[in-house]
Amino acid sequence: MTRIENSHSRHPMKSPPQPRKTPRQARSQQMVEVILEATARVLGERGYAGTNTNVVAERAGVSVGSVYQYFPNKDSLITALHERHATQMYAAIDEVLAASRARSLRGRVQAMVRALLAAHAVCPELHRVLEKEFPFFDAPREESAADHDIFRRVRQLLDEHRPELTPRNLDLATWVVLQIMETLVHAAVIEPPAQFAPAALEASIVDALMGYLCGPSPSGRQVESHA
Amino acid sequence: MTRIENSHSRHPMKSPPQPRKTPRQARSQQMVEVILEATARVLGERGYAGTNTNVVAERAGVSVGSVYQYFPNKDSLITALHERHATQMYAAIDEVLAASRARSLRGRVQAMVRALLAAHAVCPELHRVLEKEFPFFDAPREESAADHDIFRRVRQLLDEHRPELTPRNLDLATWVVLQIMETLVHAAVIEPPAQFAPAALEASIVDALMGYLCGPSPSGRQVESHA
Amino acid sequence: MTRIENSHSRHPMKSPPQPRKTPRQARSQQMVEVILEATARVLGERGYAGTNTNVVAERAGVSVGSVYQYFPNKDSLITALHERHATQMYAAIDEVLAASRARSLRGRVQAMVRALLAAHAVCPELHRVLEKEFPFFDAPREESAADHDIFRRVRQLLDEHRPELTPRNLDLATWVVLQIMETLVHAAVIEPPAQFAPAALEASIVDALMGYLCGPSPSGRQVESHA
Amino acid sequence: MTRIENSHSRHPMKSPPQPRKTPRQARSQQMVEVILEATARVLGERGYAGTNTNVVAERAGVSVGSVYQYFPNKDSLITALHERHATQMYAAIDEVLAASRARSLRGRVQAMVRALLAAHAVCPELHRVLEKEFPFFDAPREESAADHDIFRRVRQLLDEHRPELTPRNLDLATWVVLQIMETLVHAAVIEPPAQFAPAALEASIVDALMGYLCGPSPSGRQVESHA
DNA sequence: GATGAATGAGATTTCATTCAT
DNA sequence: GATGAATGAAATCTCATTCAT
Repeated sequence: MTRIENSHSRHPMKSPPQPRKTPRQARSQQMVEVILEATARVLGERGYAGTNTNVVAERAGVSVGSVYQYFPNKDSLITALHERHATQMYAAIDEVLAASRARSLRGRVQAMVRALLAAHAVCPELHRVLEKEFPFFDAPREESAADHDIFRRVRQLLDEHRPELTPRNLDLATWVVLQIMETLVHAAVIEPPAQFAPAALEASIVDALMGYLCGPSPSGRQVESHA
Repeated sequence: MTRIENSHSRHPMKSPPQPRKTPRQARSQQMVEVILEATARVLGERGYAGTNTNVVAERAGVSVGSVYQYFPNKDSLITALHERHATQMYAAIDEVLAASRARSLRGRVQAMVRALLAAHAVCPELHRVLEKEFPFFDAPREESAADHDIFRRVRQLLDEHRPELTPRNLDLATWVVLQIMETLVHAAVIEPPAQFAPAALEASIVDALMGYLCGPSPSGRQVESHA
Repeated sequence: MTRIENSHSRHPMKSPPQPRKTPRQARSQQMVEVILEATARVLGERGYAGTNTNVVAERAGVSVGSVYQYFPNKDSLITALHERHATQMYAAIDEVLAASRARSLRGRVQAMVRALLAAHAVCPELHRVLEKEFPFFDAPREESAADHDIFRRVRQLLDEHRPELTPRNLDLATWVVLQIMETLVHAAVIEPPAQFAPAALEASIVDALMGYLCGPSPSGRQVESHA
Repeated sequence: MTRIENSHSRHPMKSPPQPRKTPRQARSQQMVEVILEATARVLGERGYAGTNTNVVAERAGVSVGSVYQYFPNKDSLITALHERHATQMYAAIDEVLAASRARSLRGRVQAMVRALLAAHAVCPELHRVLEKEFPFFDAPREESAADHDIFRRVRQLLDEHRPELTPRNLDLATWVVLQIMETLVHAAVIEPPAQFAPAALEASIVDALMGYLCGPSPSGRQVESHA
């Protein structure tokens, strides 16, 4: 996890059972963190096109060489950032859902939306870039571990409330829920139409999700459509 | 003089004594069209990072100079493409909504979703890039005329069906509807989870929209929530 | 003179003895004038590096093609401008020297300096570029007819006052006088050290010229130097 | 860190335990020097218009990137070259004036002129371009530190010989002297009218300067003239 | 003759990546 | 491991010139 792609880590057997945190590991970890933080800032401020490894290194107070010590190339920086973000979001979602096990579906959905809004409010610029300009270039796509975790966790939530739900296909429903939640949260934070109050936006997101999950069922269930 | 604007000139030289005028206009118009078409193809095949003015020019069978005769810089190509896309989508939405005036809200929403899915199915690669990698850098954001047209048109649809709707704030509702529709249509076309049938995806999109628009919505009114 | 390098002028025998000024010739002449005027303005405002034929054409309210109708290439524009300037300066010098035939050498020199200062005061920016950035690139140099005229005229002035002069070699003296006069006039007009009054600058130029022409003679005459 | 400044590092690694420091500095310094030298050669051979960063880099045996590592853009190369030239001229002037303190004004002026002629004789082509084609575009003008040094040094010379001088305003006189000396030296080296012997040219320059400085000057005082 | 759209060689500049120290 | 100077392929953009209308 410290090194992103190709790892060279070889401990020069000094002290046998390192006391606190293995100095080397720790420094590496910290370096990665610093670089990622700088990437986030630069990306947030200048967009993908305006981001380059030299600037990132400078911002991180580190040499370009060091960036390449931990990241094989420029795109891996962004991939790592995305992964980190997804991991954080997963943590937030998991925590909130675990803590609200006793509440209603609406209550839990709302808690989740609120947590995500809060998490994204920190540096909206970055998330805008991260979500909208995520490099499709050559990236294998869709193999983010954290993304899968999120999927599983939300899918589990739906499972726990299956009786209340209109949609029958829970995989599909999870996918729809995640798409809606993600867009609306980002849109609410990033391009918040000035005239809408934050609370109104949050409520709308919850309404949209609940409307889909528990709405009337004229079609949705049967896979066939009626043109 | 014909820079960047794109109007679909259709003067199939019927009447012989044509008012002698458009020859210049037409040439320019056509050049813009050719360049934009090439940009679309290249963008679809190589992504934003892989697209450059030389390739676009080559693809268009035109010299780089000509590209710069009509577009001040690389980004303006993409902006123009985005605008063209929005214009086309507006046309599609407007047509379908006008033609379905007699139908139910669900029927009209479904028609709209179907039209958009069809329009995006043409070259999904391009739309993937266009919607996801759209470069914001420093763009003024949100000043697309066609985007506003779309907003107005959908807002009008909601107006026409106001009695059936749960949301009270129609501006907010229009915004939510557009966000949901856009993401789901794109996601359905671009990263269609293999296991879901197209018809099921379409139905889900309609369900999501209708769920939001006509759902029970116990929160919709009161802006405050019960955390 | 109408066309700078390669002339195509062929009168399509319409009216035999054209009444006033031969319309064609006149139009050409005027075109050349307009283009040269535009070149002067652009050159003055943007310097040599910032000047290009397209801008010149636009400024002249003429098409690029027309520029190339009268000037074989970009540099010829500047050469022509230089020649025009030299011609004007020759005219000014000649007039003033002819009119002051009765006066003292100092009087005539002063009249000449004053005339040149006045002529250059019109658009100093242009002259700065014209004199300082004159394209040496490939220009044959030193074959300006007007420059030779000026040389001859000043040489004649010195001839007329030979008895009063310290320098023996009048060709050399003419060369020195022209160099000094040119630099100081330009410097006075272009980079006038704010603290010096125009009149003081004029006086200094005259003093410098007269000092050289009528100064003491410890060396100047004998070509050998005493290191 | 070593960008553009040029100081003539002469640490011929004598002492072994060198304070370990300059290695980097020295490399940079040397690179700047190499690039500037190449620029000078190219400029001298091909003129401003014919000079481009690729050629400069190639000539310097360095990559274009390296040129841009030390110079922000093409023009800065020329500006730096100009500055270097001015610095060298200042050094030459200062040395000669210091060494001739005991001599007469004429002797010192002559020494100065001779030194400048010698300095410019090295590569006249370069100086031609440097002085005549120096790009002003938008340059702040007149802010060369070395130019100011030269002014001060010559002004001091005049101060030291004040009693012998005709001009009263020594700032103005310094300005005039520098203008005359500069033009004539350049002209003598660059466009030396074939018929004039170098010695005659040198003598004429000295005569011109001395004529101005010690001439009779019936006007010098009264600013108003008698047109 | 006049026009100006089109051309494309070439100039400027950037930036991911390497590698000697 | 860390550094950052050096690299140079490649991208963006300019502009003198041509030529069909």
